[in-house]
Amino acid sequence: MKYNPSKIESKWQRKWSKDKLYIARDTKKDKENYYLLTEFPYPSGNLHIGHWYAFSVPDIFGRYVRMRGKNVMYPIGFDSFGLPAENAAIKRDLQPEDWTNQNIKYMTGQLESMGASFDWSRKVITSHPDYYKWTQWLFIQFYKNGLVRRDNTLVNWCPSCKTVLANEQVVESKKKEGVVNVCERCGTEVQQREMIQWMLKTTKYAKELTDSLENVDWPEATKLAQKNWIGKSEGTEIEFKIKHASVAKSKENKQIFKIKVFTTRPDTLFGATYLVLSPDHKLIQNNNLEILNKEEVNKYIKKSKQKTEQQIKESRTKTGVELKGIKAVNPANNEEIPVWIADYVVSHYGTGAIMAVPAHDERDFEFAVKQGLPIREVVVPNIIDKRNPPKEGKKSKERKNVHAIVKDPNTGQYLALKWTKFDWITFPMGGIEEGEDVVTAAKREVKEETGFCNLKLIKVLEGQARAEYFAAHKDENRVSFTTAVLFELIDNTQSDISKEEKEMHEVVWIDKNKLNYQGMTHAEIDLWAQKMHSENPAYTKHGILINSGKFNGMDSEKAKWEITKYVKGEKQTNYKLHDWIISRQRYWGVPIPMIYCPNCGYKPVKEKDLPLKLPRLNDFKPTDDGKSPLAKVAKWVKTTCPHCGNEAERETDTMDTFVDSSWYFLRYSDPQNKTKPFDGSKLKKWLPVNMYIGGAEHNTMHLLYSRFFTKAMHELKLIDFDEPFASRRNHGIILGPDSQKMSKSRGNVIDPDDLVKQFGADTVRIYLAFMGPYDQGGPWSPGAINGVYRFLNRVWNLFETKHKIQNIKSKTNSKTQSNKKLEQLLHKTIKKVGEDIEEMRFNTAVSELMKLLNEIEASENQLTNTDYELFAKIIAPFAPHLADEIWHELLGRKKSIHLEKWPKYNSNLVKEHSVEFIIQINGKLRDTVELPIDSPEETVKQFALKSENVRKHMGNQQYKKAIFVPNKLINFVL
RNA sequence: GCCGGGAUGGUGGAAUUGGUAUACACGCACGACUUAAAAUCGUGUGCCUUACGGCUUGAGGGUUCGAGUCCCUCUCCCGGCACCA
Repeated sequence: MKYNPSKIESKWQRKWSKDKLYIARDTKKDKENYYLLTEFPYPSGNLHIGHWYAFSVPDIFGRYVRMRGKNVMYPIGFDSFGLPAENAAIKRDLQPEDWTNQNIKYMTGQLESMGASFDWSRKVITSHPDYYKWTQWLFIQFYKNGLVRRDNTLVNWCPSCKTVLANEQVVESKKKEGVVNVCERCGTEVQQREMIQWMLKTTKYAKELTDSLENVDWPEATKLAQKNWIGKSEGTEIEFKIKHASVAKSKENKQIFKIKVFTTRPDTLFGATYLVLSPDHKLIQNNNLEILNKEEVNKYIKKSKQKTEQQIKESRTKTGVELKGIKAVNPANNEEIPVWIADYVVSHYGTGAIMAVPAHDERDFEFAVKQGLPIREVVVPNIIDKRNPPKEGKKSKERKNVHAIVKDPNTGQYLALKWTKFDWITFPMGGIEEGEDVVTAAKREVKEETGFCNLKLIKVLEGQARAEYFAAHKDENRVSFTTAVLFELIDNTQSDISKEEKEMHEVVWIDKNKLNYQGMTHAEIDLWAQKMHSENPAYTKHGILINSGKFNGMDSEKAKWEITKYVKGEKQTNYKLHDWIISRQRYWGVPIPMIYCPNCGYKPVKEKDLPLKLPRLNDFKPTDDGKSPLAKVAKWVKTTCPHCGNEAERETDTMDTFVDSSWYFLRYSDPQNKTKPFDGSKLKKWLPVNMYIGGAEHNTMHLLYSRFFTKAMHELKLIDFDEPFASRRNHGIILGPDSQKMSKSRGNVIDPDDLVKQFGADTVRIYLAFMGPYDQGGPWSPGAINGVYRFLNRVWNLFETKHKIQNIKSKTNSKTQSNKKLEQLLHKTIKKVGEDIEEMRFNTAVSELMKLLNEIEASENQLTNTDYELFAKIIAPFAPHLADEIWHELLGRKKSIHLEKWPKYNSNLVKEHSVEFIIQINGKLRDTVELPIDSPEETVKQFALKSENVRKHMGNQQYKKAIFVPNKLINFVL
């Protein structure tokens, strides 16, 4: 009999379903519950290969966990509200609801053909009223507890889709006019509109959302993405006094103004050379402030307000206007500095005002250069010279140094000195003498050390480097402050070099990429290399303070707090996170359950009236006026106020679909509950989710919103945990064979149904598991699936042959002798495959199974019956249909293999008794030798030196030393 | 621009803490079976070299007895963010 996947797969799928094999009961005797979750699909019409990747590979994991004795729940549902349904329905002249339900029906059949261990009894569909009733209920709970607000905001409006777009639905596109923001879906340029929108107060939990990331087992990259999105930044608020320039003349009646700025770098306060206010800073509107160029200022404010409409075209060139007639006083040194307004400072973050430190902030630097404002360096990188580290207890002397970087424009090479006594290559350098400026000093050093004297100054590199080292010839520690000067060689004219200089070093030219030559102070060279090529040399890292009064020499990290204290600043934490705008002016979503009463304002729909059903509409097309299609249905809009009973109107916006998916995983615990979103005791049995597997594209939005819902519900005492997903793993994306994203228009879509027909579901899922690291995804290679199909055929043939022989042999009553080596390999494989699955390394797990099969086939001997069963069991999570067929038909077992326990490996068999030692000479492999495990160095050395190849390579030489790594290698250094 | 992730044979990829680079699979070549093809099975397969041997993990440099793995610079690709001080 041949392996016939289509026959056995449908057979087993029916059987499993009939036996309710994967229905998760809330409790199972002696079994711990395990909640495995994958992101539920959008019912787009049909399953694509990406769905298979997202569901069938985690199913391997789920089946493994089940075999490890856990009571696994692996639920599935549909995230079925959303824009595509409307568009498709318009195109086909259907109702979004009907289109969606059709798709759900069709896709359910496809999902079943996967043979995954889904618990279909817990299915959740977000567009069904018995689900969205509770979405509305939760919204009302949030509203009653002050977590909902309604406010005017600037939103992205797509004139073609006629709705508000979330920021992530806006993408950049290169057009003739330059880079513009367009709608992700239709490519139309988005507009900025001011609209009143419903919002959830995500910002309330900014701190908790950041802090409790420490307690979850998530990929570091995902945690980081969450952190960046929330954007916590710790800094200081510092107050600057504002003085009128005219204050000296009339001391009377002049109010003292103050501006608070927020900064994360209070250590750079001495370098603040101006202040910048955002154009809508309230101080500017204060009439008591005498701004001399008020007209110019107002003009700028007006212009920058228009700019929001077309801010993209303006790109990021920094503009601004000085507020004439006033000055700010730097509290650190009482210096009077100018005050500017500029729209590179935004009003909704921090205090809407900043202190500008151009030497240490790239934006401030750019602005200062453009406006001709002073730049003062106050932090320098500190380098400890590793070749000559400063000695403890010696006093140190300060020196001012210069590095001359001379480029030959013809060759692109740089002038350097190769030192005779040391293994160094350096730039020409030296101390700056009394009364000399850096350029003169640099030129002098080049001339003295190399003779070249015709140099063109390119630029003095912004910023210095501080270095600490020990100067042996003077027996003192030195602290040098070095500036680098960049020159180009005009011609090769060279004057004579003194004898002493010639003895010390040789003049060489080196390539740009050889700048890191051994012996140079790497950190300094790196710094210069960076500055040479950077348009913006602001030094934004930490270092040692200079030009900062009594704080000179202090580490900048320490100085942050010291300077804050000194100017009586206050520690302050800010977040970038905004409140979540959930209003959508579209039809196919959850109606927001709010009623507007002219007397009482907005009131929530009474809970007993839920669900507030979405009516079926003949015309659900969006309109230009920014109103939801529901607004056109007078009958639906008209209602009575739940508070006073007078005539009132319903809210007509619907909710963002991310709201639906922010709590679906809770509903799975009790999906049919008619009186509550879920029963607390049932919820407790399953949540938080043990393992959540999904796409990296949800690193920020979906995961953050779900976490927000969890935090909020926790605070409202609806649930007793505050993080929804204990573990999270990401899967990659399957691309088309052309390495492009799969899409119908590109014609590179892989249809899983075809593959299943041709190879069977088991082959498809194993191939997906095998093709690469699960979190990486990658392009679909059309041919390679054959290999997996062959593998499963060979597995089938192996068991079938065995079955036949067994039948013959049982008559002759002979016993099969097991092969020790094979048995060892089997147990090693059991161990490795288990470990690999636990760490989602499905690709290597599959390759281990293949290796084992290769060995079994190559061996003369047979495995015992028990060993055959073990092999079948470890294949079961990967090829569930095939394994059950083998178990049942060829091994003669009655119950499903999926009720079996994952085998325990025999640790004696897994243990190694001998090791192949690597023999190296100068780090190169010359031979290997097999010796008992834990052989001592002497033994290994003895055997190694006997090797012919080793003797050949060693010749007559004696080795200088031997490096021995236990159970690994021996390396002879000649 | 900033923040992540990545680059290993013709292809997908493997390689505990730095310790035999290229496991496993695809493809290809040759052979067996066949009238023939497919399927299947067997053998070979990083590059250079007749060989001895040498070279090789995007490029260059460094640390080390030893680097795909650690450090620095650069290039390219993918994802995220967008003036958040």
